[in-house]
Order: sequence, then C-alpha cells, then structure tokens
Amino acid sequence: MASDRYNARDAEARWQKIWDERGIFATRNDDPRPKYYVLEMFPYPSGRIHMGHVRNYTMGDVVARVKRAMGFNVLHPMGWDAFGMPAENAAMERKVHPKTWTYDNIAAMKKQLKSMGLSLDWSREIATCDPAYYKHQQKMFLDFLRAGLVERKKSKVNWDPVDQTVLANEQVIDDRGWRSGALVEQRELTQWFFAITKFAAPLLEALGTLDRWPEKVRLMQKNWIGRSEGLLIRFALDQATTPQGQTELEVFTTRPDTLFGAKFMALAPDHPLATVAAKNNPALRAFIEQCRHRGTAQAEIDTAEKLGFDTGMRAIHPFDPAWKLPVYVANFIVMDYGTGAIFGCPAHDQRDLDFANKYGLGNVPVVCPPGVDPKTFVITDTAYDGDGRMINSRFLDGMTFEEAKEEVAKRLERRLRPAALPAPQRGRAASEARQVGAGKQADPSPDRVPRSGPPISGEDAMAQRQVNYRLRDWGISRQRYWGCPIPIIHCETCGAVPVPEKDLPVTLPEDVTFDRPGNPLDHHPTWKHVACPQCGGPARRETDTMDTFVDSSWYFERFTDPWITNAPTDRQMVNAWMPVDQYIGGIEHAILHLLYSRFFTRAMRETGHIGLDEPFAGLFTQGMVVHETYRRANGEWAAPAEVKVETDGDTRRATLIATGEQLAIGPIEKMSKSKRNTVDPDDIIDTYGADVARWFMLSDSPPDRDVNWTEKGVQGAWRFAQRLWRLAGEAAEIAQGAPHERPSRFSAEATALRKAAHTALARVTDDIEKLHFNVCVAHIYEFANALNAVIGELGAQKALSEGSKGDPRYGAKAGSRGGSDGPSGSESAYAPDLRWAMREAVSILVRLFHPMMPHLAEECWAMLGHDTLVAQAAWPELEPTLLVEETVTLPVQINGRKRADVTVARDAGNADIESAVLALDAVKRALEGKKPKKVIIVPQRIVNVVA
RNA sequence: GCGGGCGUGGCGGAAUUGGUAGACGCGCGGGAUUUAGGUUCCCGUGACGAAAGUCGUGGGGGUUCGAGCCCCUCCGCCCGCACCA
Repeated sequence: MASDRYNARDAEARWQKIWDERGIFATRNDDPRPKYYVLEMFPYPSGRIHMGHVRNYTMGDVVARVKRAMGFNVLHPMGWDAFGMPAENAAMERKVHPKTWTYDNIAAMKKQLKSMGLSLDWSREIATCDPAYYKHQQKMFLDFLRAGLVERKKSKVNWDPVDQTVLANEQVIDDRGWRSGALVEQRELTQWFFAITKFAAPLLEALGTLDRWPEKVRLMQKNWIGRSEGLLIRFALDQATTPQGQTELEVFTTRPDTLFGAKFMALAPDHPLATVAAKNNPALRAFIEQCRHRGTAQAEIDTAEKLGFDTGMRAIHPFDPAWKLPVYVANFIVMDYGTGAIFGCPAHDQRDLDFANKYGLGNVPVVCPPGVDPKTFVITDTAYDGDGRMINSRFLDGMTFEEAKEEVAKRLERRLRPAALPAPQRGRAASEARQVGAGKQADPSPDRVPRSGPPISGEDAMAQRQVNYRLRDWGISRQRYWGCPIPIIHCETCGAVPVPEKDLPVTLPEDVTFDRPGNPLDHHPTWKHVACPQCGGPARRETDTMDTFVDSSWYFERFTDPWITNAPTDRQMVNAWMPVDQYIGGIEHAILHLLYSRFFTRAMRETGHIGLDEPFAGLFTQGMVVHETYRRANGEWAAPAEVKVETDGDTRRATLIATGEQLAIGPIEKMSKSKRNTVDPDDIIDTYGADVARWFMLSDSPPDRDVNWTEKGVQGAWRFAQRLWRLAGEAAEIAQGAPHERPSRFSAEATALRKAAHTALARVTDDIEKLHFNVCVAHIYEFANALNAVIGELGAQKALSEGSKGDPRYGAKAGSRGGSDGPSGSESAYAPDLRWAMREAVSILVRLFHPMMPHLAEECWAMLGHDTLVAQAAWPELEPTLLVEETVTLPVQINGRKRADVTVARDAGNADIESAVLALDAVKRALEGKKPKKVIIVPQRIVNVVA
C-alpha cells in the first residue's frame, strides 16, 4: 500500500474516467431485463450546482445504483431545463447572448455533476432550448390545438408597463414589477391556454391511484383542483329595476338549502351585469374602479373590509315572485370562480354576515344546530356553518340540511321559469344569460367547454346541478425571447393559422437585441413578417413564446428515446419505459410542475403520443439543505467559507478569518445568496471528495426533512470514509487465501461475523427500498463497527499467540501491517472458514456502501482482488437462515416494566418459557411467593408477568 | 379562517408499526498512542442517585397485561391554500 490515507481526489478522477471509458451507465433500449426508471428533476442551468442539487442527485444515484445491482435495466438520464428569464437578464446586464450564456452554464454544470460520480446516462442528455427538442413541443402544441386542448382567449395578466411584459404572480412584489419597480397594471390580453380544466375530474380522481406519492402532495393538488358540488341557480331580475335586456342572473352555490335565508345578491366588480349597470351610473363606475385598484397582496386581502354598492337592481327569489333581493356589486366576489355572482345568506356564511351587518341587511337563520331551540337561535357576529335542521324555510322546515339541498335542487330543476320573464324575450334572454352566466369568458369560442360547466340548458329549468373546479386553464403565452416559439401565424383574413408541420421547427432568430424593454422577437426587423400559409397574404408570426413549464412537462418522456427525429416520442419506447418509477425533487414543485406534467401526459395520450395517463408512479420530495448564518456587527452576512467556528466547552464562537472579528451565529436557514450561508459543492468535493459530500448528504437527516450542513458532520463523514478504507485493507489481508468453495462448516467466530454481515445486508436492503437513507447509513456504521471489533479481536489473539508486545488491541494493525509479507493460504494464521467469512463480510460491506460512496467502493473492490467494477456487481445475496437465532433473549416485564431477561430456545413452547420466567430471581422477588395473575407471552418478542 | 404535518437526550435523529425508548452520528467527558495534533484508537455519555432504584418521548386524561405509537383534550412550532360562494 502506497499510503495509509485514502486519496479521494486521485481515486475519484481515476474511477470516473474508467466508468466513462467503459460506458457502463449508458442504457440500452433493447435490454431484455425488467426496466426501472429513476429520475431527478432536471436543473435549470443557472451557472453552478448548489447543495440542493447534490442532495437531489445523490439520492437518485443511490436508487439507480442499487436497482442496477438488483438486476434491473435502469434508466437514469440527465438534461437541462434551459429556457427562461435569467438568460435574458444576463443578456441585458452582461451583453452576452442567452444561448451562449446557457450553453456555457451547461458545460460548467455538467463538469460539476460529473465530478459527483453520478451513474448517469449522458448519451441521452437533452436541453430544452435545442431546436431538436422544442421542435417536437411545437408539433404537440399543434396536435393539442387540433384536439381542442389549446384555446386562445382573453385573460387578465400582470403587465409591467416599463419592461413591457407579462409578469408571473411570483414576480409581482407589493404591486410592483420585481425588475422595473413599476406599478403593475391589470391588463386583458389575448393569450394561448392549455385546457387543463378539461381534465379537472380525471386529474382529481387519479390522485387516488398515486399510492407512492406523498400524501401531502396529493392533498395539495386536490385542494388546488378544488372540486365542489352545488347548484347553478337562475334568478330572474325585476324588470322595473334593470337595464334593458338584462333578465336574469345565474349564481353558483353549494348551499341551496339556505335559499330562504337569502338577503342580497352580489356581483363581482368585473361581472358583465355590473358593467352594464355602471353604464348609466357614475357612482357605481367609480366604485368598480376603486375595487380594481385594490391590492392583491395577501395582507391586504386579509384585512380588507367588505365593501359593496347597491346597484338598485332587484332579483326575484326563485320560490317567491314577491320576494325581491337587492343586487350589490361587492369587492369580495371574484369573477374567476363560479359565475362571479352569489346570493348572500348572512346567517350561514361569515363573509355574507360581515357584509350584511355593514349594510344593515339583517339575517334570518335557516339551519338550527342540534339541541338548540329555534325560537332562541339568533345570529349576531358569527355565522353558523354547521349542520342541523331547517327553520324559517317554508316547505323545507324540519328537514336536515342535506335533505333540504336535495329538495331545493329537485324543485328548481323541474320548475318553470317565472312569468316575470316575458316570453318573446326568451331566445334573447337565453343567449344573454349564456354571456352573463359564463361571463368570465369574454372571448367565447363556440367549441369551448366552460370551466364551470355549460350554462343552464333546459329552457324551463331554474337550476342545474353542477360541479365546479377552482382549477384554471393554463396560460402559456410569455412575451419573452428565450423560450419555445408558439408555432402560429396570424393572418388578417385567415386568423390564427398553425405553422405547417413541414415548416417546423420555428426557430428563434439569433440576431436579437436586448437594448430596450419588451419582447426582442417583436422588435426583430424581419422574423415575424411571413406569408400566411393558407392564403399567402402578408401575415405575422406569433411572437409570444411558451411558458418554460411546458418544456419540463414532457422531458421525461423524451428521455426514453431522445434520438427519434420525426416524432416527440417513440410510442413503443415511451410505453415500455414509462411511467417513471421513482421521481425525486423539491416540494416546491408539488403543484405546478407535477400537475402540468400529469396534464401533459394525458394530452399526449389524447393525441396519440403515449399510452398512459400518469407519468410518475413514485414521487419523493426531498428536504432542503440548510446552514447556520453568520452576521457581522455592521449587519453584513459572512459566508461559511470566510468563517472559523470554534468550540470552547459548551459555547461556540464564530470569527471572520480575514479580520478576526467576532460574528454573531444566527439561525439555521435555507442556503441562500442573500444570507450568504451557502457552501460551494466544488469546494467540498475538492477538499473531501464527492463520496464524503454524498455520504454526509444522506447521513444526518431523513431525506424528506431539511438537512443541516455542518463542517463537523462533513469531517465525520470523511473520517468514516478513511475508516472504511483501512478496514477493507485489513479485512482483505485477513481474507487472503480464503478458499473459493464455501466451507461446509463455520466456527462460532466465523458464524458471528457472517450474521453481522447478513443482518446489515437485510436491513440496508429494506431501508433502501423505503428510501430511508439515513437509517441505511446507520446500519452501515453499525456493521463497520462490528467488523472492526472482530478484526481487533483477531489481531489481539494473533499478537498473543505470536508473543508480540504492546497493547493487544492494536495488534491487528501491528500484526497485519507489519506481519509476514505475502501470506499464502497455508501460512495464514486464520482458519479457512474464517478467512472465507471475512472475505464475504468485507465484500458485502463494500457493496452496501457502494451506492453512497461509489469511488471508495471501487477502490476497496479492487483491493479485494476484483478486476471487475463494483458498479457492475450484483447486490449481495441474503442467506435468511443466518438471521434466525437458535436461542432468543426475551425481555421480561413485571406489570409492564422491564425487570429481567430470559434466554430460551427459539422454538420453546409457552409452558417452557413461563416456567423459565417464573424461576427468575427478579420474578420470584416481585411475586413474593404468590401466583401471578397472568403471564403474557408474545412469541419472539416479550414476556409480561402480571403480579 | 380552512387543510395537513410535527413535538423523543446538549444536537440531528432511530424504534421491527401496540412489545427492552434513545440504534447510528455529532458534541461532550475520561484514557491510550503520538515530538505535536482539529490524527488514530479504546471506554463512558437521558435525568436524579453512592448504590439498590426512581423518573423519563410537549402538558393533562383515557383504552390496554403493556402506549413514543391508538382515543380525547390543551399547548407550541412548521408547511400548504385562501374573500372559491
């Protein structure tokens, strides 16, 4: 041995080169073995990897390596989510082209990922900004369009008037654009939408089949889709109070039972009926304007007062033509949900109550809680939303609220429209109602299926049962350059015309400038000017590009065959590989990315690109990497690399290395640039090696919780890596000359060693399947400790028998390192069965830690005399008989408290165990000569004596 | 407000799912080796106690032979959603 230290830097580069040269991680599509697809969320090429990446990719790599060892054909690819705004920002700030910036970053990050020793199939690498990738995305956009899954409609957007672009909600901070600082305007723009709401029901239902997803994520998606069942009710408007042509108002309610508690109607400020009413009402117009300017910030919504404006219009109660309800415009009604209008029942809805109290509208309780006397039941400040029986509700009185819901639905479904609606207006009214009721679609396209279901269709019905979803269609238009162009050409005469497939891809022009705000594609002198593919007349290209979430909604499908050029996927390959068996990524994608991907896969199924619904069979959401923070007296943050932390007894002290200044140690927080508490993976890999970084990432915390990065912890991992290396060397020497054949008999010593090995094997295998990496690490420590003890003991024996001097505990080292060189089999001091068991044990150990520390494992594997790679070695085979002990030691409790142990034969009968237990001194003492009331014996577990 | 999760030594966390609480690591204490150590190795380490022992999984109560785990209740922290009718 050249050195007594494991040189990670040298070894890691060496093994990475060998893996690379032999191409052992390239996955073949024609491999007959069962498939396993493990995937980590692909990174945005921001420039450098961070510790979150290290954690994410380490976990995925462990799974990939284990599954490979277990005989699966493993697909473990990597790519780049390469479109996005940061590239354009870099272009603006540093005058570098987004493409150059992106590809430079990809090169740098790829090098970093390679230094981690990940078992990735780089032959399938894709970048979403590559026309060879986005070409297929454009094709699918057109397929979706044809299938009615893409729509063009107006929608409200956050518009930054300075940068002249749409901003995502996340990019609006305190009503201002995050870059420009300009006050953001609400604008109506015509945009492209994916009709994700068409799949609202199946997306919700299928959540129940995703049993290998975290409950939390499924719940978040369920709430996001937000299904609610209710009744769409048509209220007639009192013609005497209403502008010409407005005859009715549709509302959605989940509480039709409370109809007799109605006190008012309320419209969203941007409800079409409100707009109509405001035409001749300047005060109402002013009120609506005021609502529009209200902040959208969370704090403001929380504290916002309920405000309303009486339009003067009156609606007629569906069950009583004489009952007129005032129609308000109210600031707490949103146009996005239901019909953008409600009937208010103050007694049973807190918001309605607040509103009614403010405007003196009163309330009538109609649901009486159980055990409360209806005569005394009064609502003042707190609405009652529990269950109970109906009161003050005419024909509903006495029913449960569920029965009442049903009764109202039945009656209104059947009921003829009231005479208040003059018959001749009917046709007109129906179409108006359509517009009013489904008013949120200001640009109605004939074949569009509205989110909230079709408006009431039966001419005579007053209501219709309806399921409503909170989910909104996915607006994908972005006024940006660095994204996938939307393959549409706008023609004056033909409208929006799809780019013919032969003309795909629509590529981004490279000669663009970023010297003024807005979309460079729009500014480009020639790019957008084209001939209409249909009529040949002058037309212009769509200059919006797609949301980058589109890019990441199908990359996992492309990985299954990234070489195919004439289609997004090879149907056979994608069906063979999908779904992803284990997907790993951050919880921050719980909704958007994961929901979009689920939608996209369904849309691909509809358009014939794939044969399944759900892309991810197993999902794991990992925790963040956190680090404590350091702050200088002047308030500036100090980075961990600039800080020296010393421990002095119980206190820890942080000093700024450069100045010796004392620093305040702050709370442990997510690694972030702003707090400067980041640790650079390159530094760690350079100092300790990738294996140590990987090991530490897995060791300290359960993978779904945050892990606290500490220097001490890394050093501990480093020490353990060194220890494994020494241990493997020592074990290899003891095992030298071990027989090839498995001995027929093993000494007690050898059996004990084998039991330790196989116990560890069983536990690690089990916990890896559960992704309990931190527990696997503990098992490996335990096994290494046990092996170390055996080697120490052997060394001591050998030292004694050889009459060596010195502390026998260090004999192993003295014996093996300084002992006879090149011990051939017959000269060995150790029995053949022990040598065989030692070889088996260390071989198991190396294969157990290989997924976590692959380079060190290769080094040890070679040390054991293998000329194969441990990366290609099979997972050790378990001998279950070794896990079964001949005798078991059972804890003995007296009245539920542990007092003694008893060792009995494994198959001892209860009678034998009981007599053995009753013979124990501790038991005799406790019983004081009396007979026990009861003796509970749980086989293989415990004995409890009830005195 | 609604929904969900969590609470175990000085710290991160284990606990075969109702059966020996505290595995494993970090830290800390003691010792050995070393010219030296931020090296390596060994021993110890939940609290109280000299010991026998007693107590102990956020607080209180319950079910059970037996509860960290199940039920009720209260407290604290974290996350998600939110005028969604």
